Amino acid sequence: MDFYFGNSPPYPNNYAHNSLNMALSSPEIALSDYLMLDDYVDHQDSRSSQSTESSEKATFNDATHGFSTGATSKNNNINCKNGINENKGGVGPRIAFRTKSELEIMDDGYKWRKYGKKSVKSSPNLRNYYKCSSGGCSVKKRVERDRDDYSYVITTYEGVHNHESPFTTYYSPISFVHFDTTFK
DNA sequence: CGTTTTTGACCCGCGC
DNA sequence: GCGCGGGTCAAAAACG
Repeated sequence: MDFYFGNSPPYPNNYAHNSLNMALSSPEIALSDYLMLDDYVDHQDSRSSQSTESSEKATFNDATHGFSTGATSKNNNINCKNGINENKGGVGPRIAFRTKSELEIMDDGYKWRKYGKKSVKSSPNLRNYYKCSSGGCSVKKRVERDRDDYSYVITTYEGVHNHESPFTTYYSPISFVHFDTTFK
């Protein structure tokens, strides 16, 4: 599990921090894993990103759940196909969390507006689509239950907020943890 | 009464 | 071109 304390996360985002915050503040939620979808390239220049999208490597740290790798890459369900919106301003990084939780709606500090719900082929579970409800911010997230283990919830974030979390923690209740919720 | 959810329709890329 | 899978729109309903 790679969470970063202090203010130098490896990636210019604060998802880990928020999720950690969430996990710490919700006793019934045990954070299990997170992954970085490494097909993301922060330069639009790489045209290859399109052709390699289907081969994105998305693996959980424990590597025990074939969430979307290898054999099933054809219907890789975390791969958002994207041609979608990346063009409009670039989506930014995608990162997925796998969280053991009974609740699928978790407060990560941002306000989200649900804009879609879909059943996906490879899973009996529904996938929910959310968009950040802050004006001008097009960060999206999608939430679905792990098809293998129903007690896990998979949350995928896409993009970078252009604003601070309304829930920004300037002072953490846990003194040694600094949540750096700003970036860029 | 403004905001969010619901839900089917619509759209788009891709493989055949 | 068509169908499928998956993502988004949008109108109406629900919510507070």
